[in-house]
Amino acid sequence: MSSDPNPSRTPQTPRTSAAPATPGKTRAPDASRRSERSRRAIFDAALALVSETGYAKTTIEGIAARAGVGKQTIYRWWPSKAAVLLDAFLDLAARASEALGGTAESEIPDTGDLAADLKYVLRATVDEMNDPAFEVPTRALAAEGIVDPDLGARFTEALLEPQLAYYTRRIEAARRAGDIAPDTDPRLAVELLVGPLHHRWIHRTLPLTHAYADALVDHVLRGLAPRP
Amino acid sequence: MSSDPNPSRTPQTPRTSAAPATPGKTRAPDASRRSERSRRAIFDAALALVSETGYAKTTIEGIAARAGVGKQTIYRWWPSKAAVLLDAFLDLAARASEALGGTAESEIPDTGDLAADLKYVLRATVDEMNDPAFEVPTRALAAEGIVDPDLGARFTEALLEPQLAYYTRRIEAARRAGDIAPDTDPRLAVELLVGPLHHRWIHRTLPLTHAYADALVDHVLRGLAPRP
Amino acid sequence: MSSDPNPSRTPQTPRTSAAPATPGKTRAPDASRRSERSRRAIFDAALALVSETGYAKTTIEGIAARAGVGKQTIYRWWPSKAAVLLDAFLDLAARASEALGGTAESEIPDTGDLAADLKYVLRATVDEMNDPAFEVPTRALAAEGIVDPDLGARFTEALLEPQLAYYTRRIEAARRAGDIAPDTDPRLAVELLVGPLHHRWIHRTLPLTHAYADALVDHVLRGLAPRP
Amino acid sequence: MSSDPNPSRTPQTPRTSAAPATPGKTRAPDASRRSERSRRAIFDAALALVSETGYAKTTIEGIAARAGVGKQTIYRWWPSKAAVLLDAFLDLAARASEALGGTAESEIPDTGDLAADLKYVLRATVDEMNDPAFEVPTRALAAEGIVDPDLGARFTEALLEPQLAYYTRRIEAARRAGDIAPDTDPRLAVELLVGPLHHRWIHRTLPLTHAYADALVDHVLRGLAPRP
DNA sequence: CGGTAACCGAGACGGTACGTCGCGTCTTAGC
DNA sequence: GCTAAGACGCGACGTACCGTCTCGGTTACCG
Repeated sequence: MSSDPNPSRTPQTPRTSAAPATPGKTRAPDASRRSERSRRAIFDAALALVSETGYAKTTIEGIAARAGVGKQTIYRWWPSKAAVLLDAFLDLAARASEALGGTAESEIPDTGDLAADLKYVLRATVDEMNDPAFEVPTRALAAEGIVDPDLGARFTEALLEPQLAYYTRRIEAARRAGDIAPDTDPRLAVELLVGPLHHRWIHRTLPLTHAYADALVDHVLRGLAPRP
Repeated sequence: MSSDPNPSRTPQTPRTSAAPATPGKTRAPDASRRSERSRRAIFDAALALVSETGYAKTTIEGIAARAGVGKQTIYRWWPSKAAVLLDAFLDLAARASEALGGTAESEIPDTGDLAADLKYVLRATVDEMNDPAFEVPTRALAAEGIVDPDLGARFTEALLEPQLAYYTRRIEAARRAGDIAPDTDPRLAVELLVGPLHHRWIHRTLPLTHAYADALVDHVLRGLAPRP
Repeated sequence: MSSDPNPSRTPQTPRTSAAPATPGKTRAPDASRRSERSRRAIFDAALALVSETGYAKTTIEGIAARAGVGKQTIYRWWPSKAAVLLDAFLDLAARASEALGGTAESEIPDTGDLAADLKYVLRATVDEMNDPAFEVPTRALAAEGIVDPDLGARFTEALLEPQLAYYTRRIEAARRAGDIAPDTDPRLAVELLVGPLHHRWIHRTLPLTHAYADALVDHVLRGLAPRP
Repeated sequence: MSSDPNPSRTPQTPRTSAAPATPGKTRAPDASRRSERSRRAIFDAALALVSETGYAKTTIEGIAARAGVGKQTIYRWWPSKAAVLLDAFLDLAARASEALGGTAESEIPDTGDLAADLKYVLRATVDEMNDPAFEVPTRALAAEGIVDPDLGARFTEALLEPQLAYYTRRIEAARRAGDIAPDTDPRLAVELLVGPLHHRWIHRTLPLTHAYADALVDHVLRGLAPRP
């Protein structure tokens, strides 16, 4: 992913995806003429405004003004405020991981000690959930995704599922290594780990701590242990 | 609570709860003079509009018009659209449970078979989550609660925690009966059951089925089983 | 007028004037039970608010709050904000003239020198028109009277005509004394004096000065002079 | 002025007149992009509503709806309902005079007979004052101008003074022709003619007739006659 | 190499809803 | 039965943004 030279992940044509010349409503804009400068400015403005004033108070007009961009330039390329923010966030994440390291990105380590490996990433996830810089936009996107199925699908597909896939691969490896019962459903196992964490984060019921992450791993692994 | 026939009676004073004379912005209205008729009409209108047109398209103006009520009557008693809907939903739930049965309300049954009991309620929860009548407003409230901490706290306190408490009590009973390991943390156990379910519901990753509920219970209980 | 012991000039029954028991809409209130205390407080509050914040920003709710009076107490006795202010102003004028002197009140003096007498009162009128304490409410009432014929009639009848009558009587006396042409129309003469003054005051075209008052008298009297 | 075919062309910038970059509240809109279509529709709607339902019952919201225009389009270009009506009325007058005749517009005729000329225009003024089509908006503007100095100044400047100027010029001509005393103050003379007329109109004391106009001219001219 | 067809900044436009203010009516307690 | 108090249905206020629509200007391709 970090090897992808194209920074414009998905050109996000507002209307269709396949048809090259839509005879429909408003014809698709010419992505090759798109101003990269504006695109970046919009992302920066969107992220800044969301973290400064919150998602609800962030407006497309505000983003346009802050980015020094015409409103139409936003409406031309994105269908909604949430879509702008999602792309901005994706761009942020892409740049962050690109800055971090070359290839492995954020694959879960496999030291052979499954519990330790899971605790390591779950603790990192906890830290991220407690980091305000990530929290505000993530909450906003999650909230919007709950209500707007389309956006939710994009959110899930672009952010959530890739992350879950790391867990799935590590669980698979553990199963092959015999660390957990061979009839384990990896997907369910992943959800057992991630679900409770998200539950606490979303509903703010109890504080998210490293200790909680550890306890979670312990309990889940006990249930997955291979039976004699 | 099950003895209180109307848990949402609290008149929901917009400002403070304790201070009798708020020196703040606009002093609190006189709750004793409140029109019960308007309150009910507002709840009905809010729920109807949300389920008909969705939360985002529901407006306070629309609720007022539908309820045959002045806008100010809504703004006098609630601080936001979400707060109206929360109270409306609480009122609905209260009336529903009141209509059902006096005492037991929705305590989890204790047949002695922990797995069966849990599967029973988890299946019911799955059904509820798939019921559009409940889904739309619940999603809306959850989404709003994610972004608005105050509302989220009210949501959690009034809807989520009471529900979790049922699980907690059943788990406690199971622990006393020796069905699960004595050092089990009941709270964590509950979250292991509920977290994955919510995760699927919120992110719409995979369908919510009875089979999933059963598998969840099996996996979790295996981890909680008393060790020899 | 100052000999009238009844301070409540006109009880201002909101509906009818003659019928003692109107079977119509809202029956007339019992004026004998009326609270003099509230009436005074309302007048004071109305005048204070108008001179402080202007007529347009003065509201019935504001008057009621300032007077420590229920809104209904105002609506029971007056049909409109303008009517309240008119009565308040009349009351103020009555009290003022009562305080000043016993009988003659403000009859135009008759020293035998018509020009001097007229200049004296016209100068006094100019001073009054330039006095902010009188200007604001008078302007407000005049403005409202322009648009609202009923109120305008009351304004004219209660404030304007009595004042014009003083001029008329002095002009009549002058005619009988042979100071002006015997075929003079006194009413027109009065309007020739007062009209230009009001014109300047209302439209703020040019400043109102004593010199202007003098010049006005001179020009008008030249036209009224008895022809040889 | 009579050569300017459209005296109310000024785009009526809501804020300042000279400063090109107002540092004030909301910066001035771009007048060059203004929609002439909307401007006309607003004028038509405003005049129609005022004459149909009266000034007090005319609302900006109503004007906007009737004109098929967003409220903001009104608020962008005018500071108040009265300002809209003033411009509408000015526009109406401009179009009316434009329709009538090119050059002479409404200059007072000079037949050599001063009395006849003045009676002619004063009778015309009386007719206009009795014409409901002109009366309602004019009363409304006059009333508003009494209370609001800014609007009053605009009203005076744009409607009143130009009209008075016609009189002034005719009086000046008469003075040069020796028809009136050479030391006559033309301004005062004009006010002697117009003041009483306005007085009756504004306060509705006595009916406005041609006979009254004639009598007025006769009396005033008697005072202005050149002395032997 | 001159058209011309897009994007772009800017922002006016027709709208919808906001949250507030005040209207005039009605209800409730208190005297 | 008047009074203080104020909740109520209602209508308008003036503001904030929405998403669409021109309007020059500035590129960048194309004949």
